[in-house]
Amino acid sequence: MKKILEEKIRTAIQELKNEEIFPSFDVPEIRVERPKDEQFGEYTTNIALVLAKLAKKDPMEVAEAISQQLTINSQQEKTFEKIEVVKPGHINFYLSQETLVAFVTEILEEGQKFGSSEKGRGEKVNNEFISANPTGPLSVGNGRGGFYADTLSNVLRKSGYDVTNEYYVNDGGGQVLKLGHSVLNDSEAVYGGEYIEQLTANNRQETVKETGEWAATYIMEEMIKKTIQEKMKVSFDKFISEKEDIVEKGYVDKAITLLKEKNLTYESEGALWLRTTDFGDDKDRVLIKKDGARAYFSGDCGYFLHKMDRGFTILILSLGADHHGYIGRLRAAAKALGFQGELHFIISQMVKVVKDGKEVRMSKRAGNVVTVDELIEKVGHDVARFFFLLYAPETHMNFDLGLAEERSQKNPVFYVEYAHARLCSILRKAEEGHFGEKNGDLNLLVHPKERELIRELLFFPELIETVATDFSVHKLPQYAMQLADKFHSFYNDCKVIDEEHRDMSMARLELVRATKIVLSETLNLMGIDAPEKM
RNA sequence: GCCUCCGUAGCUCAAUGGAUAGAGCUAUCCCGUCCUAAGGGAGAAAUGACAGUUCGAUUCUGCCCGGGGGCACCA
Repeated sequence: MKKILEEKIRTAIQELKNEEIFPSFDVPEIRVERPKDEQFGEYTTNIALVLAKLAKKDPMEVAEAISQQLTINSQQEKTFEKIEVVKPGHINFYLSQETLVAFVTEILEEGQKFGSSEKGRGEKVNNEFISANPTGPLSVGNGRGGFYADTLSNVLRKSGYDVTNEYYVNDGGGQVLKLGHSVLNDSEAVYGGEYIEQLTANNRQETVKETGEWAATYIMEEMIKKTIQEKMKVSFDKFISEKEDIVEKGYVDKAITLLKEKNLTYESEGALWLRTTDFGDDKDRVLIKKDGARAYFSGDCGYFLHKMDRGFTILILSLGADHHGYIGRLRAAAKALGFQGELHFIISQMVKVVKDGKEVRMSKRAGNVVTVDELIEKVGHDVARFFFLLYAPETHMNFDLGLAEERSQKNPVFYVEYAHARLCSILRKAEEGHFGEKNGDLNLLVHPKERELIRELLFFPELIETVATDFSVHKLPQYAMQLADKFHSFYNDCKVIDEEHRDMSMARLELVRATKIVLSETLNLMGIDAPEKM
């Protein structure tokens, strides 16, 4: 709808230009959006304000001209109830009953596919996230990034992208040795905590390296993967091992050779450097250390090559804010290696965990870390997920662990889930009362609350489009709350099942079905349960 | 010191340069013969400070103030 409108406006402006009402200039980007207040209709545009500036005319005059042209152009259709020009120069569109009702029909016909699109055209997306080192349990910070990225993948898939969820296991470097030392509890131990003690107790390896590798495997398989699959309910398509898939398969060597061939490296102080500054990084980076060992960064280069070899044209990387400084070198590496596609970073700011009025420092090294498991055990999967999805990644979250449990009963997720349970309950009742035998007449849906609910439903495809474009996953739970709100309000004012008014009941049941489709799909995308009963 | 993110209601957070800055929690008030009151409705409450750009700034720029996170031949 939004796109159709934008096209209509473009045409109208073009026609006005031809009639020389406007002087000749390039038509700027036309943006149709959802007004902040319902009284302003379903859609609004500020194009007249923008044009007025360029044409040096009164915005209201411009708005009127466009509005009239639009009215003339759409006389034959019944798309709009009215097109209105308001104050500074906003043009507001009010959809007709026919249009709204047509959307409900569309939802009912398309079912769970409503909102899907071919936007991505099957383009291959590699979404890499979490990728925490196999040296300890996942922290709440990993949880935040993980839920967010996982949900993004769901939305991208719905939008026609071919998405691979990937976890990069850093099992090839020095941290495995550090882990070994820690388990052996020698003078070079760095990691601590209960899990390390348990590993120490069960260790049968002898050398540091063997111990480290054994421990890393154990942590990855028994701790991290279980947390991801069972607790977080995130599914990865691939776990890429730095050691086995990148180093041992020769990708690091290949990357270094390629970079050397491109003349992007140099030797200095006994080390091999990559000129990342040529690609916007603030300093050059070491590929091979003076002791001859490859630097961690060279693994990243090999990994990029690996992703490129597999044909991904869109790479998404989720990082915690503590890795913010890596973006420069990663971008540089991708460019240096000749990656031509899109490279996106999602940086989630730290989650500050407060417990008993004091901040809990999140440090894996100290072992004093609030884990995802701990959090999910306390508040439940759905609450944890919803809570993390609700906020934009750049916000510095405050999470009060003490309040989390109390708060869980009042969490907005229950508000949304309850709406779904109510929808199901109505449908169950309808079956008992035999209301489902024929289709309801949607034209009966003229109550303001019905209209508001339909209005909310029709924004869903645009929401998906927006999220798939700018990765603003947090708009999903915001939308879910909004939709639940509209439904609860409708429920309160409009009795659905009413023996006295069977026609009305059947019409409203159609709306209930449509709402259920959209709400459950929204919850699905977020990975949150849509309960039939509560 | 340099880079980066954030300062919005009592609390946790929204708002591609536009209309009266929105929610949830908390506090106050109202709604129970009726499809689940885990609900609905009403009111109260906020853009850190100062300049600048603009017809218009929470949003862009600059400078302060306050807080988080980075600045390794560690991973």
